Amino acid sequence: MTSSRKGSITAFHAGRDIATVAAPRKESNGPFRDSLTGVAVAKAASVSQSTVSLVLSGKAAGRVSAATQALVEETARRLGYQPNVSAQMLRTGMAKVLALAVPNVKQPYFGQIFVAAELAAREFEYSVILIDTTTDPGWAGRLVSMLRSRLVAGCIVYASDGASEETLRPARRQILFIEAENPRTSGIDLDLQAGMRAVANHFAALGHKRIGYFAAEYPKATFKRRFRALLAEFDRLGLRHEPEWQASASFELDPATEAARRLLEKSRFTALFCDDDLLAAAVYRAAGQLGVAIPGQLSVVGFNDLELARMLHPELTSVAIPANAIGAIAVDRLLRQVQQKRAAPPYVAGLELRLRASTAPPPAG
Amino acid sequence: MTSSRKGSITAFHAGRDIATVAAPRKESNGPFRDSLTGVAVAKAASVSQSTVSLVLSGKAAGRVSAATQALVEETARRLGYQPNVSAQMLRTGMAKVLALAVPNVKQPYFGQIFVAAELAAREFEYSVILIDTTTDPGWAGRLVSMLRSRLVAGCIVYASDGASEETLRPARRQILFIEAENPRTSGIDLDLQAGMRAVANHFAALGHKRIGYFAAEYPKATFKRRFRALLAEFDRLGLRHEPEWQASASFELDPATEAARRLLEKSRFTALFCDDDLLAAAVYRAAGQLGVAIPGQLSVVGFNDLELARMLHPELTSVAIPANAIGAIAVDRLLRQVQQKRAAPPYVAGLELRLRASTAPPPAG
DNA sequence: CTGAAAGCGCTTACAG
DNA sequence: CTGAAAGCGCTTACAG
Repeated sequence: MTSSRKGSITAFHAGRDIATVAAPRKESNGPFRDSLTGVAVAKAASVSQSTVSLVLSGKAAGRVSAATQALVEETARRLGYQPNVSAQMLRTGMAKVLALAVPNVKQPYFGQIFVAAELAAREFEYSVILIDTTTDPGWAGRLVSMLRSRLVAGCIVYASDGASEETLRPARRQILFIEAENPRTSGIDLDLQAGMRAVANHFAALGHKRIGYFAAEYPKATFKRRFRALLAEFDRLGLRHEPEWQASASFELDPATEAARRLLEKSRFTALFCDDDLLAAAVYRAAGQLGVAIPGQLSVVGFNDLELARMLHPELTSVAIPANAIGAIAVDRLLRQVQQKRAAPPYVAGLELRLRASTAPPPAG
Repeated sequence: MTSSRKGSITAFHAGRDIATVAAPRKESNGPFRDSLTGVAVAKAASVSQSTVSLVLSGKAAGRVSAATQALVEETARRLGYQPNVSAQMLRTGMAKVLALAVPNVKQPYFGQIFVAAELAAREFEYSVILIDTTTDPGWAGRLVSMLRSRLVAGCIVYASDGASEETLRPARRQILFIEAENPRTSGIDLDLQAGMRAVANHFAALGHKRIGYFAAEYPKATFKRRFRALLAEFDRLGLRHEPEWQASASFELDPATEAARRLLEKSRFTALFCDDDLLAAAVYRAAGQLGVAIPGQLSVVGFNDLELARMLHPELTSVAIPANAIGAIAVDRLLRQVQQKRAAPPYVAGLELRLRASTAPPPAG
């Protein structure tokens, strides 16, 4: 029975193991057993609890005299009073907490998104919790629970797949999607077309005619779209593209290097686009193993413009995503959406191709 | 007045801007205005609210008949009931949320720590929020507020400095420190001595006599200790060390590269230890600019063993930290500490020197 | 085995 | 301008 509950009830449900130990005894209610309540402050200041609440929540203007306000504030400060957030939440029905669900917290790109979101959220006195969708298979269900149980007011979901979008449907009003599987679901998307146009134009301008594609092996729509967008640009430029110039790999370095090596061994292309800078790093390793010179024999372009791009040698030309703007805009839109109960029109983030030393004209001949 | 409050009251306090919009009107209490309560389930199942609570919190054994339990569970599932966490928290006095405060969420190492902690916390049905101590100057005060206001049951603080340790003192029972400024404060520490011994022995075995030190320019005790530990090992081995073989830099790539370049230009050493792999990456860049061959003319060792270490060319020899174990142990100890109100003896994590291609014997002559 | 009732600490009409 | 009171949705003795 316990196990059957684990699926249906949120992860925050009480009553197991350690939770039992933590359960309050009559005389205590947690580590701060002598924790201050609003009544205590009221008593100390000789006012009512209502007055304390009004003053400390900033709703006292024109309702409480300046003298009383000062007294209450001073008393609260002196005693070190902090309102109990659970009680506030219970009363107001809303936690000031947002969630951010990303495919992989370890990837620096998502770290950037998180920091930007957290910064924006803090302005509204919200905080942000992180969900790693890779390490947590039941994340979508848990997220719906958290939303339902009011633990979290809303969530930003980065790069969802079709299945989780389905699970998340009942809570979609509290969710802002970025680069969703279904483009109409996305509240924020990347201007992949423009980004890929810049890539294709850059390759073409250098004189490349045969351009390979090293794809990410993840079931995320964004990668499929990148591929289609680049192919469309090739068509536009009259460049042909062969399936054998393609390979795919996960972001794990060794398998990715192996895949890159196989691709380079049969390579008849002079330039290679990679779905992610991490894949480009694998290409560098493979090229090193095979003695293929970058950019002399092979031009490489990455995606994301991680700091890594400039740590590689030669420094990597890459498509930059405005992570800071995306994080901030996401929070802004999510908050509006949760409160006004209607979504704003989707936002399309521009991409910028940052030219560095990994691209050059194709080898002569 | 509002601004004075911002300092003293937690970031989760209600009553500003958007919060006002979000405040409940009489007939609604949040986005799920028709959200289910325990009474609704009780009514639907024709039992009392007590019974519902008992069953769904897994405390029904021997108190509620199997039939009633089944009925309640079925009804709750059918209705999609999720207990309101705020009410649970208010009642039990404890949120099942932990915080993890790290210097920089963007650094992959801290991403690893986070994922490990989140995984361990989930086993106890806790969740983890992240605090970036770099982007949030008032983090220590805010953390104390969060602890005080019961939003968070406990916190793991990675690499605190002296000032914040002071601010955090009142809440120290709910905090587990990793690599703290004050070593007696640390619940988890690294075995820097053994790690540095391995580094020194490795250099010495290769025949290096002049070994430089590229230090992190952060006010964290861990870096000072790394330095002292390595110097002690040099002494033990009878190797001398000159101040001019030292430099320091932040983790920002361009300034770090610049600092590395200046160090290499006046270099009279044949090997270089770096406080972090990110600094080693900067050394690689500088070496590339100056035409210094690694490892032919200069051996390099990093610290952390990020995935980056294997993306650099040649692959970087680095001191690995057991991030997964540290994250998991930290959660375990924190939970014990919060509940049993006494700390376990400190845990010392072992380090492992991973040998790769960036170290070799010094150049002849 | 089950239910009625108290109470966690707040916020907010409402009455003065 | 201030206070008494209701109630948010739970959990948990306590009484049957």
